[in-house]
Amino acid sequence: MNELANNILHSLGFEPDLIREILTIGRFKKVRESNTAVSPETSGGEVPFVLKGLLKVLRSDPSGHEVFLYYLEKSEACAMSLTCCLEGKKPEYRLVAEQDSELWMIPAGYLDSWIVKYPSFRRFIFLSYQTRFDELLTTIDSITFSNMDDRLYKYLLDTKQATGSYAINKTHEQIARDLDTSRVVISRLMKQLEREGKIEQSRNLIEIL
DNA sequence: ACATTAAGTGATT
DNA sequence: AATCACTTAATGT
Repeated sequence: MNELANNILHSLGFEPDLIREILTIGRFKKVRESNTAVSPETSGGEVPFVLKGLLKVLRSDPSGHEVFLYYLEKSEACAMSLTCCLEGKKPEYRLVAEQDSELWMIPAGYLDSWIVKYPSFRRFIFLSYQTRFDELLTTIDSITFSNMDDRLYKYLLDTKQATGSYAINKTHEQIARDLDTSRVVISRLMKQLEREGKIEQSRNLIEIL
């Protein structure tokens, strides 16, 4: 049995019976930094729950374009997979590890019964949606109104929030991929943010001020 | 010293 | 905002 999973599930206030079920039914999965945990190609059917580390959720469209949606932190479950998996659809997102991470993969088939049986689980699921909803809305806004400068700054702030650090170790190239734009565009906007005194940057490093 | 990778910039669409 | 072409700067071998 997984000690770490056990501790986290307890800290969420889950019922002992529920914890026992989750632990016996789920499986452990380790993901190294920059590797993909879930992609549209994977069979799906499992909801990832983060035990350790930090991952990012990217929306994938059929033509292979990907857009960053939000970060997934410790003791969070992926809201995207909840919607996908409940209807037995293939995942339409990609889950990539930002840092070495550990996951507990839960077969989607059990969620229905747990939501009915366990109030704490029901609350957890609703909360997962709730915490993502506003964030997702602002993300959608910034994408549809295509203000790349706002989008970039939001991305930087999200990253600061998720990592708990003002220093971001990313190249313009990597950021461009997350926002589905070109490196040149990011470089220009970064220069602008620097001139506005919002950030400072050197090679492979961005500091939020 | 040389090659490679990251970032800056003007011009064009 | 995207692309091209080129420059400059930082890093690795």
